[in-house]
Formats: sequence, C-alpha cells, structure tokens
Amino acid sequence: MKPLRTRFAPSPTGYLHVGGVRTAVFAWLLARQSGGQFVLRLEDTDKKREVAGSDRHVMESLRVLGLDYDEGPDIGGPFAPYRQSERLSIYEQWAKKLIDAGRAYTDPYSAEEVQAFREQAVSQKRPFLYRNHRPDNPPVWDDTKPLRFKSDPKSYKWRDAILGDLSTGPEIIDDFILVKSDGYPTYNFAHIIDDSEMHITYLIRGQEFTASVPNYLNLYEALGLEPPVMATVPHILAPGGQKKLSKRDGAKDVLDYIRDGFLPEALVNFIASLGWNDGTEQEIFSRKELIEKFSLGRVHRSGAHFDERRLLWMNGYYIRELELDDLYEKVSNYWPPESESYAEAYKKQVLGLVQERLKYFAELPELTSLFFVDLPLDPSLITEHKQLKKLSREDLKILLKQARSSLETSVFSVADLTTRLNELIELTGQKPAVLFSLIRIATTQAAASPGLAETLAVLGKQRSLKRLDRQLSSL
RNA sequence: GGCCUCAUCGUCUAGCGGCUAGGACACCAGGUUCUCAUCCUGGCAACCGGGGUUCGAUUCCCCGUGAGGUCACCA
Repeated sequence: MKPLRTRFAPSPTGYLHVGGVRTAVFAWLLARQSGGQFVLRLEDTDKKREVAGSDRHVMESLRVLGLDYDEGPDIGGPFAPYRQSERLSIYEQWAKKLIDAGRAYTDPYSAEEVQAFREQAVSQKRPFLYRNHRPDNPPVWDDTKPLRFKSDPKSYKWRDAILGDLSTGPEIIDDFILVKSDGYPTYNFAHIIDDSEMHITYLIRGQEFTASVPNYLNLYEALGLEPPVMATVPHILAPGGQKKLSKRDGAKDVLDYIRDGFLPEALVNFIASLGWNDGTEQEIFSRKELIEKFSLGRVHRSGAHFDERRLLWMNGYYIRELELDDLYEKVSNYWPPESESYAEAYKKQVLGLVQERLKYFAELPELTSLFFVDLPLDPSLITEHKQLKKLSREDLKILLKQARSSLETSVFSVADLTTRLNELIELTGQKPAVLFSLIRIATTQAAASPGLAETLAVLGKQRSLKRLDRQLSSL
C-alpha cells in the first residue's frame, strides 16, 4: 500500500485564519494517524496578489499550532522545490507534452475578446464555455499568449471522501488556461502536476474547488496521471450569515489568537471539532486523541458557523486544566507592567486565584492588576451597590472600623481570615452580602475579584489595612 | 440563469426506520457564607415544507423552498 501523503498548499497572499487552517488541520491529522507525510507547498503563481512575508507568516502559523510538516519550502524534501515559482521548468515540460499530444493550444484572443464572449453568454443566460470559441488554427505557443487545455468533454462520476458520490455531465468541461501569458501556470494546472510529482494521495480542500474537479479529471486523463483521493471540506461560515468566513468578515489571523493567549491545543481542538466529531458526546480531544480518532468519513457535509464564544469556553477549559507551574510559564509575557518588581512566588499565588476565570492570557492584566497596584478609589462601587447604597456613611465607617480592628490582629492566612470574617458577621450582625462586599470593595476597588479571604491573604496584611484606611478616610 | 452541493435547538452537533429527538456552547433560574468565575442542579430551545415508500419516518425516494459553491490569464 502506498504511504498516505497529504498537503497544505496555501498561496502566500496574507495570513491564515480559522477557516484556512482547518484544511491544514484535517490534512495533518490524516497524515499523522496513518504514519504518512504532511507536505507544505506554497502556491505563489499570482505575483500580483502575493503579499511579502506572508510565506514566513504561514509557516510560523503552522509551527505554533503544532502542525508540523515533513516537507516544505524552508526544510526541503525529496520533491523540492516546494514553491511553485521555483518549479516553472517542470510545468513547461508537462505543457510541451500536452502540446505535442495535441491536447493544448495557444489562446489567440486578447483578454478583452474573451471577455466579450463571456458577456455574450451571460446576456443570453447561458454558462460561458471557451471551447465554443476554440480557434481552428491556433498560433504556435510562444510564451506571450495563454496556453489552453484542449478538453475532451464527457460525463464524470467520482467519489469524494467527504461528500460521497458525485457526478456531472459534459457541459461543464471546458478549455481552461494552463499557462498564463506571464509564463506562470494557473492553479488548475500547477496543482495537478505538483500533487502528482509529490505523490500526494489525499487531496483535502475547500468546496470552492468541487465544481472544477471534472475539469481536473479530464486533465489527469490527458496527462496520463492518476488523481489522488479527493476530499471536499465544507466552508466555515461567518458568525452572522451564510457566507464563507473571510478576512472581510474580520476573520482573525490565527497568530492573533496565539498572541491573545489562546492555547494551540485548544485552537486545534476547536477547529477540528468544527464539522467533525467522533460520534460520541466527547467535546475535548487531546492532540493524541484527535490523531487516533479523526476520520474524513465523519466530517460534516454542510458548512459550520464559527462561534468564538465556544472557542472562548474551550480555551478557558484548557487553561483550568493546566498545572499552575505550567500556566505560569505560559503567561510570562502577559503580566501587567506593575507586576515587574514582584517575586515569582507572589505572582504564582495571584495566578492561582485567577486561573479559573482566565479565558485567554491577554485578560491577565485586568484580572490581576489589583494585586500589584492600588486601583483608584471608585465611589460608585458603594453608591451603586444594591445593598451598600442603603447604608449611611456613618454605618459604613463603623463597619469598616470594626473590620479593620479585627483584621489588625490576624495572621492573614486564609484559615485565620475566614475565622475573623465569620466572627465579624456575628459581631456586626450584618449579612455577608453587606459586610464582605464592603471589605472586598475597600481592599480591591474592583467590580469583581477572587474570594475575599483568598484575596486578602495574597494581598497581605500591610496592603490590606492600608486600603481599608484609604477607603475609611474617603467616607 | 446552467451545473454541483447542502438542510436537527440561536451556535457546534448525536441520530444512520420505532428514542419522552441526546450532548456541548450561549442564555435563564437556584445552590456553593460577598462580587466575578469555577463547580453542581434545573430550565428554555430543533428535525425547512409537501408528497410518497412503509405497520411506522428526523432517518429512504421525489418535488418544492432556502442556503452555499462555481461558470477568472485568483487560488
């Protein structure tokens, strides 16, 4: 049996978003589960659309997501080069073969003339077929005009690994362009040559290509090449509508998610789960489990909406599952600047308190700054508190003074603080909702914070009392 | 418009002739001595429509409807 080989073949025209990465994830999973190879090939045949540096960007994206490739532009491999712009002579050889076999010819028309044919067809509400205008005596190909495939219209039936049995009639087979007038091959030509030369056995790509598959099959026949297994992955849809997720909809660069502190494992789990599941109720899959359980046969045939809230939940789940030391290492670049002078042990304590509410690392500053710096007094925390706003200024002062004198003698362990706080409840006769809220607000000046005893214990005695005093003097 | 594809809660999905149509996210309510979060419990919420086939259709078939893709010297 031939080894299973898949590829991811983006054009370097920008960044990779969740939709684009999904085909890479599926191709990678397939290769890894079978012990095959995953190949990265850059389809840089459109020099006008190319974005400088995006080749590095794409490779970096795959690297940080852990989608390691076995062969690629930067690491080479047995079928190098892996950049189409460096393979022009290969396409030229195959083009000559087709010309010699009478299966390719020069397109004598200008772009404007072809466009006129096209508009004529459109105005008659008919699909445009270039082959209806196939020239009788095309000129010899000289690299200044496009080279077209001389198709052999016929019906096709084929099996798609995801969509199942597909078929089309001869009316969609046409003479498409193989080589553009600038000398670069079209995708339609180059990918077929490359997939064949690179021994790709499974071809996973988005549904925008399904309509062209019969034309590809026609070309495979003319070239005498065996097509790989085709697998059509439905699009990931933008949140609101029914359209394919795109950069125009604000689809984020996957590297931006990484920068915001999304875990690669969560991202891959989330992306793989969009349109795929293993038939059980399992939601969280480790990388290893994904590799074991993934199958093209269980990929959905319809598009799936991208819902960032689900990604947020999943990332939070992965964060909560991390060991504290591991999490501490991962968030090292996300601390607020005020934390700089604090010791590792203190920061770890703080991190332990916020771990369960952290959805992504970039939230760390807003969740933890109260532990490093005295936040400005916010009177509205009291005046708009549904319980506290009923109390007079004097009552608040009395409560805070009682709290202060009790905490003054505490050793500020969580256990001791808990005891003191309980004693204060009895002493003051106040409900926790009143007393604890007041102390919490006084010592944090934050709308939300971790549990009171835990927060005070981490803040420490000196800072806690200082903040109580500050609140007191403001009343 | 031609051709191709798709169709279960708001979202991601399970289901492959017989189920009170299950789970997850989100949302709502309650509990966890305070907030936020976590966690637990409960709740809301779906088979696009119409015909068939069948004892019985979410499931199979047909026709609609809706959505998407494609018809580039872009990939």
